[in-house]
Amino acid sequence: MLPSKAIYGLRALMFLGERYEGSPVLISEIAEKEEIPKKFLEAILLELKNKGYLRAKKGKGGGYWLIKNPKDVFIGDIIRILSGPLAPTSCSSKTAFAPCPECPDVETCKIRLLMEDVRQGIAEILDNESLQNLLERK
Amino acid sequence: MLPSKAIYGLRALMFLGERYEGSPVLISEIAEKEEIPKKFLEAILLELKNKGYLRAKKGKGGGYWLIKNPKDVFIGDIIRILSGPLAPTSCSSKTAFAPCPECPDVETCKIRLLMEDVRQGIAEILDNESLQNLLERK
DNA sequence: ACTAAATCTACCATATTAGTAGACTAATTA
DNA sequence: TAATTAGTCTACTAATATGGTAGATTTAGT
Repeated sequence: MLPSKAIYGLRALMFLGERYEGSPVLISEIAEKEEIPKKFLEAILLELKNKGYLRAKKGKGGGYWLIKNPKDVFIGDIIRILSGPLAPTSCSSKTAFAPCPECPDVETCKIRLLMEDVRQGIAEILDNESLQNLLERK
Repeated sequence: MLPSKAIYGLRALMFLGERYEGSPVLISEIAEKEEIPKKFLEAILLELKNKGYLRAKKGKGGGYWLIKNPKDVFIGDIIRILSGPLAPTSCSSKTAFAPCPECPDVETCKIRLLMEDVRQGIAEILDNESLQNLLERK
């Protein structure tokens, strides 16, 4: 299951995406409008800033804003940042491969082959969904 | 990430699948050959028995065996039993729908629409993969 | 200097995961 | 019927992840 952190992060990004190229938005405004615990949101936005998606300004008139075009922000990448690899097992991850501790032999593991199919299915959807696509869904 | 429990369970089922229609297999044999903690495996096999996939016999000559044809055992169902719904969020689950606590309004939530696509992608793979298919992979 | 707003450091409670220990029950066989 | 075998049940436990909170600090604008 996707953790709250990722869901909150996506909601916040959507909020900022709708104000793309507008003025800075307060954490507290996003927190209120999206019903996200403010302190938790702080940490999430900071992480997305450190990964290069947002910028922030302190003091009066400050706040957060999106610095990438919503067309160029992919949901798969956001979820990897906020929740880790998309793959269902570490042995089936492309971006963070590691042999699963549960399997005596990674090479011959058939579960891995199946999970690689699943990972590909997930990635195909999430890596092709831009923030813009998401905002335009209905 | 898929919990160890589900991975162990799948490995054990594969082991029993290869001996389909043979004599009962000891928990301790599966535990040794598949390198699964025995006590943990006990609980997993019991669960699969209670769901109708396995039968067990106590005493000498006892053990566990698969009672469904491997063609009729679907990995999606096994994972649902051992690890819960396949969907990435509760709001996108078909088998266990519940509104996510993170979203003010499920109806209009665009994240849900995306996650429903993901859930469908996952389910399409796992619900069409039988234990037999899995055993025949290479 | 004052105030607004992000940032940093350090916690904390709860739930989940991944087990373990040990008594108990049921079936077989000598 | 007694001993043995093997699954079942109840009750813990340790470690980790999740979902936060509190409060001091830094930076920027007026």
